[in-house]
Amino acid sequence: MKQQNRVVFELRKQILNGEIRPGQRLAEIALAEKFSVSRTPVRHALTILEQEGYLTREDSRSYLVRSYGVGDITDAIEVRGVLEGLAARQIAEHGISRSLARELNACLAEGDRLFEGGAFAEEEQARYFNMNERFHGLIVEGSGNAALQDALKLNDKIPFASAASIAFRKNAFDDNHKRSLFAHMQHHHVVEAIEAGESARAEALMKEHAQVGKRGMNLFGDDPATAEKPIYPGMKLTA
Amino acid sequence: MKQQNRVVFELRKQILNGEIRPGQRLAEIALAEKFSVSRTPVRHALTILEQEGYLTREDSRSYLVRSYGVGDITDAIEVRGVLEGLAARQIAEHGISRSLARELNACLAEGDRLFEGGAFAEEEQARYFNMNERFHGLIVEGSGNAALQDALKLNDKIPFASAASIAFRKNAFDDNHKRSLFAHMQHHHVVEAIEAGESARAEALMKEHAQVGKRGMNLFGDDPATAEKPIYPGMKLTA
DNA sequence: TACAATATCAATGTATACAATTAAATAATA
DNA sequence: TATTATTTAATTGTATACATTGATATTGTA
Repeated sequence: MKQQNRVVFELRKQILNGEIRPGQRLAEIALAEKFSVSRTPVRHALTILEQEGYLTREDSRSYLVRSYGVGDITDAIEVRGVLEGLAARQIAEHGISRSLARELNACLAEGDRLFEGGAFAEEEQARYFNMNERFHGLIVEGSGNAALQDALKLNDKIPFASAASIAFRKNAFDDNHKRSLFAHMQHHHVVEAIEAGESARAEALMKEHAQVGKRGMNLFGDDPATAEKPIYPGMKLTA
Repeated sequence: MKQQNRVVFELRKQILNGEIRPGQRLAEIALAEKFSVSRTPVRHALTILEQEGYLTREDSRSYLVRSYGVGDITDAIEVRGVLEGLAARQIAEHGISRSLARELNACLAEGDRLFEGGAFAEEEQARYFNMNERFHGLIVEGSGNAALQDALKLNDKIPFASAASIAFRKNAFDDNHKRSLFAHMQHHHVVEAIEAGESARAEALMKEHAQVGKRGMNLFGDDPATAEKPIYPGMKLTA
């Protein structure tokens, strides 16, 4: 793999892990030594991560790791909601294609099969995870709205806000199954509305569907102190 | 100014102007010679413009200028609509601050004064343009939603989709005045809803407000053939 | 001591040489 | 002639030297 891509991935990972802390200053030379590359691929990585929103530059000199609070994540989920809602609406408005309908229903059928049994084993979780990602991808791409896709791609860069990272948390084991089932039922209703051409309903349902992401992380914990506590990407959200 | 910034601006301008055509391939060396700089700032500019959505790379080698159709622009306006709608809703939900209320009402008052007279002269158009930009900026920043701001910043990069470029078209002179007045009244209603804490209404009004952007460009022309004709950024939209 | 000017240092910006990769063109064979 | 190998050219990826700029430290003076 090209060095510059490796540095981008590695840096992004370390920021998400919290190995590199929010507010920390990133200097080219130090990073170059750290990754055993020249400054060139490092510079490339820094410009990209700035565009992606991971980094900011105060004084147009030296990059800083941007810090997220809990509010930033719920905000990102709201953004995801309105965007995916728009996607669902536009599909309904333009009329769903036969192939898209087929693929969406395939997702629903696979989910139905998964939920025939009881609680999820490891492998079933993975299957559901993939199906969920495919479902959301189909909606977003199916809208044919490039600006929407760009905006969501950017939003997904924000930790914990993507549909993927929402599907499951490591903890809250059995709760995951109930929540997934509920989310899957929402999928059914969304497709139903889209196929019926009920665009406003499709938008509202899809918008609401994003809210399960908030429940996915324990942001509604009993301790109100955690509500505004700054979090580091990668830090355990469930106490 | 730093070379790399100059190249970014210049390239973006030329793409918008249509001097550089959609689909065209951009090679580093050629651009470096064109702008009389080395490949380094050119590479920097290319990575940024790719992130901004101006360029794509098919084979992970060589950049292509992305082409927009009319549909892409109306889609971007829809995106702007749901995002600014969300911003208005969140301000209403969190409760508007006194300072934000003051600044928004200042915009409204300035608009009121402008519309006391008749049609706009050159200077009044500029004043309205600035006020409109300020108004939208206040809503978006006032939401305090960083993800939303990021998404909109990206969306604004798309030609003709930003609030600024929507305010006026060079042609359709007197029509501009009527449309601006209508838009200004919408501003009033949005602020009214926000101050009343009517979040759902604020969202709906702000979302609808974006639709004036579609009317701003003659996309609803009588000629249906233009509806799907590919356009080049910078090409005259009003026949 | 306090302040200002200068000098030193460190970091980023730029240019360029070299390496690696991919596309193109030519040659060779069936 | 068509198709495959091989070579050539062109383009991007990487490293590094040099230039420039902003920050820090030091020195000189009031």
